[in-house]
Amino acid sequence: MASVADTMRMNNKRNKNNLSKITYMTESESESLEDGYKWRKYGKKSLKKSPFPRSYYRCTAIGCNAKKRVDRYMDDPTHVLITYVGLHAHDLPPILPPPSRSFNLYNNSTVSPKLGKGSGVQKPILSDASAGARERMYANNTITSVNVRTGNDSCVNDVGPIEDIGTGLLEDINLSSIAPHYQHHQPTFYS
DNA sequence: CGTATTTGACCCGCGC
DNA sequence: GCGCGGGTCAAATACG
Repeated sequence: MASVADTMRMNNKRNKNNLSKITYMTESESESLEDGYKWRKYGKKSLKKSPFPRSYYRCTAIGCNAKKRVDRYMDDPTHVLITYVGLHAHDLPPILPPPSRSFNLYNNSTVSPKLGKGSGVQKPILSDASAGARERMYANNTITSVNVRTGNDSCVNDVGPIEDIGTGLLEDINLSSIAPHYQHHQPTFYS
């Protein structure tokens, strides 16, 4: 016994250490679910810090251990926060993603995320060597606005302080792996 | 009938 | 060492 559970737990640990987490924000829940992959809900949990429950989704592709969590902003329930955990072990299905209109990327690998409303479109801050490549990917996609939270500024944006949303949520977001649909062009990227 | 979603319980890690 | 919070599983239920 415990083989499955064990694996899960190991994965969990790895999440903390190795697996990348990326957090996005979208304006609608449905948008968050239609990102090009097929997700299956496997859990729901109400958090202490938020009046809204958090939903847990897992990629339905066989052998793929990509997961994502969907939270709702307490300050702004019209916005949802999507946290991708892990990477897809397969290519992107035919449906295409464009996550969309308002879409924020938080990079909080070391500091608290701050909302950078920015003046328009900002490019994501990438902390790894492939940054350039990644930027290009963004450029090639349909993202119309990307707000990047870097930890240094005390920018505030329309939705309020992200830190409030939940601990751990934005803790170690490494852009070393980007949302799945952005990387499928460069599968070798994430080693 | 098959698949997806819901819900409660269990387990683990972290903080006090 | 204990308690709390978060994350996942598994069975039941709902829907297509």
